[in-house]
Amino acid sequence: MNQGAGYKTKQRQAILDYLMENKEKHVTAASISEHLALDGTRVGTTTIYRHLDKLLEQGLVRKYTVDGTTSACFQFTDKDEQCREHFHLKCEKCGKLIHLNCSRVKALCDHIFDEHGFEMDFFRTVFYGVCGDCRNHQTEETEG
Amino acid sequence: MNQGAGYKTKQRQAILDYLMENKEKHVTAASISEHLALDGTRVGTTTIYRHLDKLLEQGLVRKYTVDGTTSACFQFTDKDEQCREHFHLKCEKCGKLIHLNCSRVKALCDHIFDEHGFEMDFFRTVFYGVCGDCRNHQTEETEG
DNA sequence: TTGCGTGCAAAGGTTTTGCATGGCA
DNA sequence: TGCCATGCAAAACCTTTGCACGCAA
Repeated sequence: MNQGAGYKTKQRQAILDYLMENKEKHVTAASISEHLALDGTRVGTTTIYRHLDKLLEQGLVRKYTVDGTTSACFQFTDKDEQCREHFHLKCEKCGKLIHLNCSRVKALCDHIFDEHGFEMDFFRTVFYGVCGDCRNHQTEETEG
Repeated sequence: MNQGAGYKTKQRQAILDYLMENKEKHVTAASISEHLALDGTRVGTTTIYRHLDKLLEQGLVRKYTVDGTTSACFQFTDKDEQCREHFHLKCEKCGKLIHLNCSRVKALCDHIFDEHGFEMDFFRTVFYGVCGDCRNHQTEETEG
């Protein structure tokens, strides 16, 4: 019952492993490639994209674009587990992307849905701002 | 008081006019180029991107990415309206931009600042999702 | 053996950069 | 006149496609 998942190759397994190890955040084709290379499993970009496409069709990963980035983001979706609610904070200074798990966020989503009729896509929504590190550095620079 | 808006050129004006005529929806660099050409004002792609960048910095337009499309979307924002004090919800179905005044959202921002050290940028942050109207239409279509 | 999987090379599309020219103030 | 604006050409990216070879079943 592997529903057209295809052959079992080491490339496919490596990609899948990486996605599953990073369920809590999103990754890009480039970051997959990079990480796999470090692990000693070089996988061509083409292959990565092709597998991501298949996984998309099978509903095993989600694809979305994040504002401020140029490449598409992918994230494994465990069908068994309920989707994790987490937000992304993007620092406008250093570009860092923070994956924020916070129950307050879930509460806000519910509120916006109930009171404003808007169903939020919290996977895609990105909060822009300045992270703590950059605020500190900024202060130092201003003083120096 | 044009705060570094630069020279007044017909290209700049044409781009601005087009953006303002289409406040209620988003446009792409390509659609701007195309439309301006039809209006008899050919503007180079480079120039369009450069102006969009400037307008972004000045906070006169917002930039989005829309899933399923490859190019970035832009939308004019009136500065007169108090867009710095409220949040924006972008419907991924119809493209509608909703201006949301809600104390709960501000409370979340405070929380994120206090607990996570992240200072949010109200103006740039956009919540993606599906608006009530589109959810209703979706239901109708599903039913027949 | 069969046919999918793989990856190089190259194409396609969007956005950015270099540079010489053009035009506003 | 001085400096920014413009736009062509080309580069830089991300993603897809063509094609020959490799490998799982």
